[in-house]
Amino acid sequence: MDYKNKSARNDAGDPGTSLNFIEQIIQEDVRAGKNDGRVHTRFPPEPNGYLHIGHAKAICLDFGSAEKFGGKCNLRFDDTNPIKEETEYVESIKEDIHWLGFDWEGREFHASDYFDRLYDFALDLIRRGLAYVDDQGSEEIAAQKGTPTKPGTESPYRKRSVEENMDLFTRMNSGEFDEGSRVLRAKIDMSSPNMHMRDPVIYRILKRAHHRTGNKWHVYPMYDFAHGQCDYFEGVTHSLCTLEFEVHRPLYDWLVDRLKTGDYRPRQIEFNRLNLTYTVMSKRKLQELVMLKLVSGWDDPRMPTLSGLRRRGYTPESIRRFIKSIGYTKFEAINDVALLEHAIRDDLNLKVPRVFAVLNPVKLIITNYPDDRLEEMEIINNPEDESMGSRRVPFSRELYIEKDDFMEDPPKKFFRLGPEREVRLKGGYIIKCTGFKKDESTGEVAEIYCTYDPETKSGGSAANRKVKGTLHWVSAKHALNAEVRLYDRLFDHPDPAGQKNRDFKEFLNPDSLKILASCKIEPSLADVKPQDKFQFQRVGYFCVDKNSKQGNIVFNRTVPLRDTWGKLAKK
RNA sequence: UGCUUCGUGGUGUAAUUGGCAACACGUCUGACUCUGGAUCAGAAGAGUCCAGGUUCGAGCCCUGGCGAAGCAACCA
Repeated sequence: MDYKNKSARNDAGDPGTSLNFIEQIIQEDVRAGKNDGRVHTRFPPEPNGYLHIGHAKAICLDFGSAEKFGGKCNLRFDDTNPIKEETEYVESIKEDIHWLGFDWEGREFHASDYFDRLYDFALDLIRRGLAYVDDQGSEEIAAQKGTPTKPGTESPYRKRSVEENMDLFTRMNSGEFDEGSRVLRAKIDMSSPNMHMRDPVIYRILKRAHHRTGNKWHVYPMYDFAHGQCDYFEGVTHSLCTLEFEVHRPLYDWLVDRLKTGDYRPRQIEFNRLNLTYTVMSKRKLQELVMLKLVSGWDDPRMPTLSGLRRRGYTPESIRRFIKSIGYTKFEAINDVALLEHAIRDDLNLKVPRVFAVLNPVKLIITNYPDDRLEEMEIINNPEDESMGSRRVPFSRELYIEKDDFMEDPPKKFFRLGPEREVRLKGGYIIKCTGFKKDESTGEVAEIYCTYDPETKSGGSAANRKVKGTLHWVSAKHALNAEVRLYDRLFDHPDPAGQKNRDFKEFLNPDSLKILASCKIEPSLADVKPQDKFQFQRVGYFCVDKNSKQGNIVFNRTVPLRDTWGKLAKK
């Protein structure tokens, strides 16, 4: 296409001001004065499930491009199939869009708002000899449709009179006929190379209550017969959708052309869907995970749903930034989750306070520290942001540190605690390990003994002495107990859904969730509330779970910190 | 053996009228550090699916191949 080279420069280094290929098209349309230079988009979810990060990509484009050109974006529920749709989903979808940071300014519509006008348009097509009632079943119609490589054959009902078609279609809607017994078809071209133009079904009989129109209708329009027309009714100028609708576009145009009266005409443009490594995105597959209880629900923190990501601790800013960074093209890409993880680390790094939490505790006893002494160490909340201030953390003779931070026989590159080694306790003293005790039955290290150097207190006279490592800690006497859920990628294959002859569930990561029931966290965390976010110093970013309660605190790991030691240790 | 669309470092995106293929993530060094985080400095990594052609010059234009995806719901 020629628009690629025509307009605004796309500066990869500055995605904030650059225009993707769709926005370039919009810009050209505006400059050419099409549709009076208006820009009006829409986000058209079907209310049959929860929004996922793929929808976020569409939302950012629909609302984002409208905003860029001073236009509007409608929210339109594509509710033409009463079998699959429910009010419950309408509410969750609206919540998720708002959470992401977008607003439709009251322009909430439903395809079902237009059922009367759509029906009238169908009658109009019949009158014009452009639609007919077909009495055949779905199998016969499918057989006559041909295949992508073979043309179809015309239905025996194709030449019905206008009067008969009017009569039949009206009676279809009055409930006289059974579901599946008749459909209304557009009369286009059974030998078209485009399957969608071979007399597509535009209305079917469905004797179901619709979540908004109740039992008013017995016929419901198909997607193809609703979408473009709804765009037209709403004054939408640019109807953005994913690549698989490319072949629908001629039908979209055919219908709009027969509906429109003036120069105004909506235009469909397609972009690539979001794919993420180690993730499945299709609604069907996500639903399967939920139904089979392979995850705890639609908002399981491992799910790519917006509710799942939210519960996991992702911020709307991080998701928007991620989406901005991957761009919109016509290439079916598979994006590295590492980029998503980078986006959330980058965001949280600046925003979130650091705290001490020991996930796998082992007791550390400072043998030369008085048993009855208590100090309060002043600890900076976020070295990236002075305005976040500091807090006091109790320090005493018995502490907990991470099991992983001690090795009986440490290798050279291990910069932490081992016999005779020195480390700094972050915000406290430099300590030296003098011994340890093992649990006789398990053989695991049960207690570690050390001495501290009183001169080395943070900010003190000998505080500048360098040691190799710095450990986080909590005071045993003052620590709170917490449950910490360590989430990892749900799948251990980069493309679980794309393996021929293999079911995606074969690639589930058995270690995608590890629950640590007795973690020790610093006492300042006593009153945390769901959605509170922290960096557990040296460990990762964590978010308070929605079911967390005072006295029964639950954290979800959003993402671990980058860990060069972890990589080294694996080698 | 149809129609539509797409092929640029490992991944994704960019490259103005045809002008030294750039940016981000990831990877690897090093510096700094009271987080093995962050930050900073640097490196490796593609010659743009292939073959021709036009041109002083092609990722971009032309021709021909090859490969991949979507399309045969009364789903959206």
